[in-house]
Amino acid sequence: MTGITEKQVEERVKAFLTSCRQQGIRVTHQRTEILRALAGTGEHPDAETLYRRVRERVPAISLDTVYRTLRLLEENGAIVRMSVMKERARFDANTSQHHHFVCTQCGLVRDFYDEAFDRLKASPGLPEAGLVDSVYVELRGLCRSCREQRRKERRTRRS
Amino acid sequence: MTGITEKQVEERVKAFLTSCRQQGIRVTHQRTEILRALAGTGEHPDAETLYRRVRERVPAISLDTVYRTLRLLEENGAIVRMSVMKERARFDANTSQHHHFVCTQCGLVRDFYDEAFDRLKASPGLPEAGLVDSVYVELRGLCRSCREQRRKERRTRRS
DNA sequence: GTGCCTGCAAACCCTTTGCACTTTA
DNA sequence: TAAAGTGCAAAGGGTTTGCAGGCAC
Repeated sequence: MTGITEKQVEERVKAFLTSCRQQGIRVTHQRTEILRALAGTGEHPDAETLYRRVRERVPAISLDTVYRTLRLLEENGAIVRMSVMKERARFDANTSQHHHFVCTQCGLVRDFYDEAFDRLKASPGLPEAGLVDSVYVELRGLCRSCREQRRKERRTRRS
Repeated sequence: MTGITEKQVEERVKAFLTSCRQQGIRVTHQRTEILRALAGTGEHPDAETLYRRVRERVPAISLDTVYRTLRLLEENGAIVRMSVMKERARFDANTSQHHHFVCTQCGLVRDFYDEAFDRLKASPGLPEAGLVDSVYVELRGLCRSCREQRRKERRTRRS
């Protein structure tokens, strides 16, 4: 159902363990099992769900270890967090169909309209998971001022 | 800068007030000002930011009224919340470029790949807000099981 | 005047943190 | 064995809620 084979899971786990050892991060039973649980599912679980699942294999694990490990894995690039907007809720009075440019540095959000994007209803890569009602496109990058700032920093560091 | 005129703001405010009265929801100073503050900006603020801004006009307003009003406005369709994923953080061990189908009912998320989507770097509708690094497409709709359930409900209600 | 709405404060939930103990390397 | 990682419990930060008084209708 998820399309992930046992072998792929083990590959991901092994890759992470290798990258840990390279960075001097210790490999623990807990970390291995948390990654294994996440790599083995396609359902994008939250910390609590993972916790319950990992506890079957590591009964003494605590929820905060799951949180800590998820952060570690994220910082290591071994996993990704869904939605760039990890902060508090943000609101938009523009209720018409539109898309966003999001600055990954400062969180700036800019609305834009694009009828071609609106029409992207179907995708050959999408298995028939359900009926698509709407399309939301998020273009991610650096806004002008963050780009400018980064340029300055590079210049400073170089000198 | 935001491209929203004073007139458009007042139109949105008026439309909301009308819809409130139609539904028997009371129009208060606080609600009007919160909507006006949100409708007048393109920066997708959070509750706290709106609170600070509205307090300039309504000094005695409280933060919880802002939260309550935002929920009311959202339920009324007068505003939208950024990111469908309003719940807790969810993680994905799939770090390669991919997109999501998201069920707006149950929150199911299904990965899919689409190289055409990956390449949607530019949009004629996007003002030069910044440089785009990556594209994320979210197809929103009802997953199969939610669609099935809704069909059943309709059948029941009709009989 | 009636009932919804507000402000206040306390509760709530998810997530993070401080500390002493355990484990990895 | 030294340092990093864990479990526990308590704190944090954003958001929600119960209640008494206030305001729209």
